[in-house]
Amino acid sequence: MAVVPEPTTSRRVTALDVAREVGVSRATVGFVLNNTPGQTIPESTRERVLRAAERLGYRPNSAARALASGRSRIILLVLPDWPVEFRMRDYLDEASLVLDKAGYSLVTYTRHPDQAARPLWESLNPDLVLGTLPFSSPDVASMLACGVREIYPDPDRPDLPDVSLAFSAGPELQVDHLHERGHRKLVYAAFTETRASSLVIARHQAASDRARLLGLATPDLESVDYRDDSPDVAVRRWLDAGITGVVAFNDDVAAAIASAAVRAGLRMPADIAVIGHDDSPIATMFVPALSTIRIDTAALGRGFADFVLHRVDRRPLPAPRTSPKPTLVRRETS
Amino acid sequence: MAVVPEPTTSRRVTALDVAREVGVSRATVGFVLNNTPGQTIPESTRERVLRAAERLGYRPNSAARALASGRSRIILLVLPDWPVEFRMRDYLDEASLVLDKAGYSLVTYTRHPDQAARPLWESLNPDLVLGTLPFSSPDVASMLACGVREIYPDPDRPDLPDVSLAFSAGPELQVDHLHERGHRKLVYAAFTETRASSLVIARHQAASDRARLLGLATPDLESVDYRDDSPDVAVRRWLDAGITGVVAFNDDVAAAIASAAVRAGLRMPADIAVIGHDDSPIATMFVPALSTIRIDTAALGRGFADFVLHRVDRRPLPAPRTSPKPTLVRRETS
DNA sequence: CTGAAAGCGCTTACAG
DNA sequence: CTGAAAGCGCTTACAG
Repeated sequence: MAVVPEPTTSRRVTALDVAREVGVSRATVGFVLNNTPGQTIPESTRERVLRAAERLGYRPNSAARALASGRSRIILLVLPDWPVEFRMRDYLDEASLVLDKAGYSLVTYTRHPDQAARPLWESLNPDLVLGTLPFSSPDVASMLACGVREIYPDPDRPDLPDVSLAFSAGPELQVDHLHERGHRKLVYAAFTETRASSLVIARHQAASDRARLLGLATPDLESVDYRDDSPDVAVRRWLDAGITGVVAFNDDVAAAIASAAVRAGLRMPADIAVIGHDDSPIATMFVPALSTIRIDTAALGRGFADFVLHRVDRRPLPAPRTSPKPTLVRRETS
Repeated sequence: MAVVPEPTTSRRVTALDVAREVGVSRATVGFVLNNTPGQTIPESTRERVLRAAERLGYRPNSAARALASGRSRIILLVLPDWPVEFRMRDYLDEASLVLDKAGYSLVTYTRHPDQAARPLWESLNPDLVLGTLPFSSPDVASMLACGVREIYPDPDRPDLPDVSLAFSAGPELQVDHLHERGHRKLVYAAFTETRASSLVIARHQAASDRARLLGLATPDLESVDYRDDSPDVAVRRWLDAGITGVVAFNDDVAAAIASAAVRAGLRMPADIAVIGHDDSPIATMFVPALSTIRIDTAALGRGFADFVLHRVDRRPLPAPRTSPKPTLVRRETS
């Protein structure tokens, strides 16, 4: 267990303290602690430095390190304004872990809705800023002025791979399942507030491609708002149009649709089938329980971290990884 | 709109650049940009500095500032591992805004479940770390070693006010409402994973105090897990014990209970009444729609920010603020 | 009213 | 193999 060093003098332990303790120079301490390549430190010295640092409870001052090296080793992920995926937590946990091993810290951040507060990249000096949507040009200018050297998505390099949760296997599985259950006319449903998000667009696209492959009509992207009667209106309209299968962007959307179906006295899946995405708590709590897709968020998080390390450390991207396979969780609405 | 300065040389603009542009010293630039008290800068100089900084797109290097001043102006809020309140977003948005005006940035952070990654306070050097639960002593030691000067909750100062979302008016309103509807035996329900959290304990306490005041028996704190049949078991047991009113920690818990009630063929509120807390989306989507409590999270967020500024800047705490009043949203389960 | 200068704690060529 | 030294871009007493 860590012992608080010298509780009387609250001065922080610096590399100089460690150097003096061991009897080497400040630079040598830095070399062993940072594993600086190209330096050949005798094993005994290395050992003594490591032990002294441990004993004194030395923690490098990250501000000093950032100032001297020009790199903060902070990765900033800007999250969208709307409620984020239920599974995002696992995803970020896993990504943090991989990045941490490489010496980077992942900070997530949701901007104030009316952008009133200064953006976090001004006070954090991150090496890389990632967003789920392209940044506005004032934002990009602000990042550049703050010394951010890597921005993603990069307006100048639209070719970069997408590393969000927008992988296509989930939507494909949703469509496959409804098709298999005999549904021929489908619709893709999202919430109004998120319908323009890249994630919704990407998933709808994947579902559409799959439908076409199966010889079905392209499912329209329709948006509803759970706070008004738009789900009820939509369900009625869909039934009139002969649509019997609803591919929902996530479980919350599925719940809003299923909710309207219950209120309309419809039976699921006999009258209408609904399938969500993410396997979040609401899917099991809802009555009837919602069919959904479970995805391997941890694997996706690792993929995200690999991408980040590629950008900041020029590490090679791991071989075209086989996307983790999502699994169908069939419950009562399909 | 910001103009990216000198796109050819990617060197960042520094205070020295601004000083040279205006023809003053580097120190003067700092004085006007920081509004340093005790310095009397002629209005004309001030104007010129401000304009030059704007024109050149100057952003102070936060690492250099932190190193020189010994303060990072970063506030780190450590969030619990379990899914956080739906309303937390508004709360944090508002708090960020207030803190930003005072020159501080709020960073939120959820630790990796198995604490495998280095904690974020090591790379951020925050001035203040706040948690929703007391920190372990290794954590506290680590923060101290990293130069964190303020920690909350503070093991040495247990007298400090609670600034979390644990204010008592919500639970009181829940109890009042069920009492008014004729329920005499109540239970307090939470999810198993969060039952030990300070927020659950505080809200249960508030509900208990209120029940006692009304002459009711103290509601037990019972925990359920939506992933198994524990809600079904609990509901049956409660009915056998003559309990007809369920005070749920939040709307998710309320949904899990209501879900079990529907499966058991019970009618709400005739057989059993359930009231949630937070007015989250699930409360309106669930069938039947859940009664709940709506709280003024923005006001709470401001209170949080005031508390933070009291700690880091020694600002006086605003007068004992009258807690914002929560409102009852009665729907179909009570 | 303003500037010269020391110092924050690191990293990183560069010399030995 | 190791150390002396410059420098990162600020803040902050201190002198004028």
